[in-house]
Amino acid sequence: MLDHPDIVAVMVGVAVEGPYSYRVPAGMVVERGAIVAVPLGPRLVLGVVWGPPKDNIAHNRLREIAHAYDVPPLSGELLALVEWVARYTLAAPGQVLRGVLRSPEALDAPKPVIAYRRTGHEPEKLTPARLRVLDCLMDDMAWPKPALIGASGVSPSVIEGLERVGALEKLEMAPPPVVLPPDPDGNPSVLNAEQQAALDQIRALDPQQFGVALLDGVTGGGKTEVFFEAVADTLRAGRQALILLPEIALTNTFIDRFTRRFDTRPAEWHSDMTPAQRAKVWRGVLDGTVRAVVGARSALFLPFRELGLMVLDEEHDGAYKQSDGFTYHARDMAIVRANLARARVVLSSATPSVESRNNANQARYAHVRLESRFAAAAMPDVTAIDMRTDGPEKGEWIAPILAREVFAALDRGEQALLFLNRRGYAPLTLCRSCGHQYQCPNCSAWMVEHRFRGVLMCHHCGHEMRTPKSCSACGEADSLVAVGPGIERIAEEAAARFPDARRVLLSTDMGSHGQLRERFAEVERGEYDLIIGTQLVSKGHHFEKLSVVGVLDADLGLAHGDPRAAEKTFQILTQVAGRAGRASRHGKAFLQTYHPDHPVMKAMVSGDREAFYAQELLAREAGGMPPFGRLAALIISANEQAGAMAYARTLLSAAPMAEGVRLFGPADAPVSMIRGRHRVRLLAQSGKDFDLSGYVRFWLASGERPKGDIKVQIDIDPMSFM
DNA sequence: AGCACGCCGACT
DNA sequence: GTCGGCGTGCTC
Repeated sequence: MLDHPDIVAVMVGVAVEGPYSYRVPAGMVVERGAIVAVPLGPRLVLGVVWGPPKDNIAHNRLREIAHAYDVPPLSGELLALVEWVARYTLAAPGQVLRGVLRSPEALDAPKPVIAYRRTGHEPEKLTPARLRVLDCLMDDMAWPKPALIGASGVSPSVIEGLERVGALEKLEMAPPPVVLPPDPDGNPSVLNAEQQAALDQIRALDPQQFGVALLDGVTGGGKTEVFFEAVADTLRAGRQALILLPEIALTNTFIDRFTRRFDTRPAEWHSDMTPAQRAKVWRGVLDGTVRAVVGARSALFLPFRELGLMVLDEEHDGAYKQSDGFTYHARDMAIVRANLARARVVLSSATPSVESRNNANQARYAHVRLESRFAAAAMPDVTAIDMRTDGPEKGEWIAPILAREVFAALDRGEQALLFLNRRGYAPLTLCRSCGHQYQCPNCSAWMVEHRFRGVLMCHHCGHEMRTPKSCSACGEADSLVAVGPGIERIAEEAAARFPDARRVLLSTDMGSHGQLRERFAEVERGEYDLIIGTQLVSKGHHFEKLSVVGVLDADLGLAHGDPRAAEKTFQILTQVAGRAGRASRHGKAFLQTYHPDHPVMKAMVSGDREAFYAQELLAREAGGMPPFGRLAALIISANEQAGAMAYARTLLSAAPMAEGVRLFGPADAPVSMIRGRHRVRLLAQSGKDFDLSGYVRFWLASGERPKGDIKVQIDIDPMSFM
């Protein structure tokens, strides 16, 4: 009876609060983790057998499991992860499970490959096309149909004709694995002494136990080579490895490096894969034929059964915290998964998050440092340009000091980069005549001019309008002025100042994924002298000839009253400055700032990152901010501001008393309206050892449920206060 | 997530 | 008098 229970709990891939009970039909055997199809209301849904039934539902309401798929069961570790993530993020476990069952196609038997072989029978009619096909098959080997068509240059009907007359025999072959197993001994890099020491430190973690290493080393210090060897160790030990990257860093360059090291391409997992590719990788991960995956955030939920190592490259990157139906931080959840799977984690970054640095300081993580730059290049010299005294002429954005340095670099035949983390031409457009300012009708945000495309655009909801010729408020012609710079305006100024330089503008809205990829390849080949770009250029690219970097507005991002503003600014400035002087060149970086005395700027100029982390940790501790405290944001949205505010007040008054919890708000969220929805924010803050998720769950359950158009969105560990 | 049920405005 | 708008709630 225990071995073959006739009723089991099944978690369905639907946003319900817990598993439902189903009858196991006679003759079906299912175990915990088995993937099944069950009837739910009028339709069939995917689900996973969770264990013995939890509730005691009336026998006559039970329905039968419709189908058990012929695939290995999900690991207990993955089921536990689903429950943990659901608990922590306040998502329904069924919704988190949906993130696991991402590829329903993967559950069906893989399609066999149709192949053909000669039978020996010669056809009576031998046309030239038939002859070409038979020539290909002279060796009596079976050829897959597409390969045969390609090699002989005939249409499928010729092959089918040959089959009909008995000259060819059709075979169904098992499909080839989606990727070949990576070879841990393929082409190991020769590690320098420091890299070897770093690897030894990672190897000192017990591979059979949970453990985290923070691989903390400057850009270009050779972190990738080190964690590749940790991946190789994992593969040799017969366990699977996952390398997570921020989506934008998932470039061909990285895939190529993996391919070179392991003699075969890695399995990939990211948003622009076809369902068929997805299915092959998902299935391979589950049945163990795929041993290593390089993927974006959501790869965290792939059905590994033998996970031994996770690497998070650029672990500080904000892109790891996003919503895929529910909001989670992939770095934090990776650590949870590793703990459940008794696996190791390598967090890699040149600018670790304050959280990870704190964990390393507290010896919860092994702190593995790579101080010197690979190939003897040093971190660039960083200079702050005080915009109050050394700023550019009115109407210009490039300070004279920076312009001189760019000229000098171009003269030496090197590359220069002008960086501004703001898309478009100008962030604000107003009428000189009546003062009208163009604002998005749906959001509390200015319309940003994109001169290249001839539109004004809202960066929050995507609302667009043609850039008007005359003011839409007072009708005055040619009265609109652009206020402030966006990257397109910098490109315009650069064209005027450096007319002979081969220039390229890199911004997400300047082309498709593929076009941008091509631009980056051209830059790497040295086809441009002057690169003008947004955040896009700060990640994962190696520009060998780049020696001068200018950050046009280093203060951007400091203003928002965001608890992570200083950290984020420090990280992006370090990443951008680190683009300079990667090979043997000595690089220079210039920060245009109105606050040269700000701790972030001082840390950048002195190159003393330790001072920055020390100071930031002190400030966080003083404010009870993460990692010394916990935060949860409740964003209440409604069509009317008053409705959102009224509900927020009701909710606040229903908040249970708890020692050590402080509540703030309600207040308008920093972007108080997005897509026509007004947003109000409540904030809960607690000590770090308090179950804040549990508190918020209890709070919401005891409060009045939101009615009508009111929505409550929970963000545990918010990364920004948007 | 779907899909049905149910209670208020413009039509043959 | 009905068709249908999508708000609310349920699915073992």
